[in-house]
Amino acid sequence: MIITLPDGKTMNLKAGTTGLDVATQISPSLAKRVLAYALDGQLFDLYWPIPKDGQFKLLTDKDPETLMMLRHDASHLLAQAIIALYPGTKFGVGPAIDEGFYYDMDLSQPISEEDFPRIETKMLELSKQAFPIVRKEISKQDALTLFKDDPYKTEMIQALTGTISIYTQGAFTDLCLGPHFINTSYNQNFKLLTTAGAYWRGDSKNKQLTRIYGTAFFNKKDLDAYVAMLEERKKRDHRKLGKELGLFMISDYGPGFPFWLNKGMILRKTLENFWIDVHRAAGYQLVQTPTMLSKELWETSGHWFNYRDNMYVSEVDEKEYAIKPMNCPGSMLVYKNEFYSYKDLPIRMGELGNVHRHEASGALSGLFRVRNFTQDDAHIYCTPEQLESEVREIVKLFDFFYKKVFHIDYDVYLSTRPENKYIGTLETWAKSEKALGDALTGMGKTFKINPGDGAFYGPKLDFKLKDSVGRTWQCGTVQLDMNNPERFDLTYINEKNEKVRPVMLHRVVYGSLERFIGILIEHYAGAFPTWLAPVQIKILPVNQSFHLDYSYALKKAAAAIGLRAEVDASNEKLGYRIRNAQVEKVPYSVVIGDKERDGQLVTYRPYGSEEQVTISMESFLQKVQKEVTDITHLRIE
RNA sequence: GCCGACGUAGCUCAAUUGGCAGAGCAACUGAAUCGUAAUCAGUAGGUUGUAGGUUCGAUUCCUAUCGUCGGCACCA
Repeated sequence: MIITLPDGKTMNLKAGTTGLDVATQISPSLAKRVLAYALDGQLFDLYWPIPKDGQFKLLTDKDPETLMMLRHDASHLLAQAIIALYPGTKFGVGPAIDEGFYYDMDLSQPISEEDFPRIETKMLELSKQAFPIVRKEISKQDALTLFKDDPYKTEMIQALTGTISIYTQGAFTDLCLGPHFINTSYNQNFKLLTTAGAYWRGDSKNKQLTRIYGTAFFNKKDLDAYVAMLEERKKRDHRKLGKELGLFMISDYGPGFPFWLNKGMILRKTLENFWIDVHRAAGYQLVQTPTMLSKELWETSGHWFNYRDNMYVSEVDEKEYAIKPMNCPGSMLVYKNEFYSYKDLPIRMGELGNVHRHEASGALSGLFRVRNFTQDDAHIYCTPEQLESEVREIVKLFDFFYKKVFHIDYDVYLSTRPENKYIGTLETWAKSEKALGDALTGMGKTFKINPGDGAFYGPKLDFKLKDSVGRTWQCGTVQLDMNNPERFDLTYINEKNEKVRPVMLHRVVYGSLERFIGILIEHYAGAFPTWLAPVQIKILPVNQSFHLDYSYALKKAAAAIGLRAEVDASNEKLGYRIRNAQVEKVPYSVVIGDKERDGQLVTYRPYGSEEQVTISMESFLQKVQKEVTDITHLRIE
């Protein structure tokens, strides 16, 4: 394949061609940054810093790097359009991100999303002019002169050493490492999405810049598919569905304090009861600790000093109390209520613990971020030798819930010791991190590392669930705690009759019931599997007088085996009631007419289907019951 | 908390330049008794989030406040 290099020379490139090959054929300065890029069978060239090993990779539009590069180009294109439309604007940073790109800027005049069409038109116009994107390396001094009017770029340059690369396209020049395509023409399928405020350098002490989010793809089809997915996410929004399906509400009298409505309560209690059954079977004891405890306890746990601003406090009889933001101090008081020998360990102590945290007003969001929620918490006290196997048991439990019950895939992250703020010795940290990692590897699981992201008191594993519309949610977490056993002086007696400290683990599966239900609503788009559906069977008598008795008999028979059925005998046509049952996303709509009444039959129609099946009442009820118990009777093997 | 947008009937949304606050669905009443996604007619429903201000007149303009949404920061 022949490519044209930026200096006008051509070069034949074959699969397997390396950067070194390129370097030997062209001028060394240029060779540092040449790469062939194949798109739809056509070859384009672009700049790319030579990797250390000298190996170049021939990229195609299927490679994620290429899409990121296109989006990075798109952010420059946005900046180029902005500088043309709003001269005097100063620029922060503008990277490509997972689903698109953004650019942070200090705009010379305020803009809103209403200005997007105008900006997009300008971007397209600039794109079509195919401005060459030219890389140049300049000295720090020259860079400071070049960007002297832009305080943000100046600040970034001051932190750099050595030569500095800049990219120019038309009237816009950016401080940038690259890489980029050779000209602006590749960006024809982009869309600006939203504006937002973002602190300069991500620090809330700094000024807030205007961030414009957008996305870009190689073709219109992909862009349209992405926009369609955004629509789908909006349709699945748990706040919208929660209202429509009558699951929960949030009142202005209590921002962040969800109210559970009858149907939401059925869903929630179903999840809780299942959780309790599975945990009891897995050797957990269950406790419930008080919502409010005295200030001294929170001083002992350290919350009073570290977390005070987020706690709800109260004074009673001149004594200060705090509402629990976490369950662990309560759990440890329960542990201390008894005297343990090594033979008693591990103690697995579960609690569906309702906690209150005063989250910042701007952080609240539906059920995803609330101020009052229930953690499906458990604390495990074990010997150091038991640590790894206990972690493995927990991961087994997570697998059971996520994969077997909810069919949701996940990624695991191991968060390691923070750089500066940590307690304990390096040796203990290394051992603990290894135990967590080994437990995963021992189960054939891969994980990514989040360096320095552990809590000050210990490393942790985070489980991020991937929902059906491509978003990820952190739910499960296993945290090793090297702090609290010390603070609360937890002990057990070991084989040598010595008083020693147990290892303590915190873990949650659902994370918070509230958030998990929010995730489930969106994951299932409100159409819950039968075992979770608040109403499982909607019974529709064709005639509201002749068929009522049999309809109620069916409801009674369903209730007798624990199924949730409702009769819709409202004075409406069947089609109307069928529609309502579908809108309510009830798993089974059952029509009862003469045929069914006379033959002790039911004609059912599963949710989302137009299929009609007529079977005996008995086999229908058995079928639905089996569907429910197939899940609710599941236990970890 | 910060930046920006928004707040009208139970729900979804209209209301021209500042000039009588409206529709669909839901609810209620009546008729129709109907076999798989909306039967017809009627009735009722509002201190336009709240509190001030400007104005002859405010859903509309201004200020404050509460809340919601998109982000940011936060999530020990």
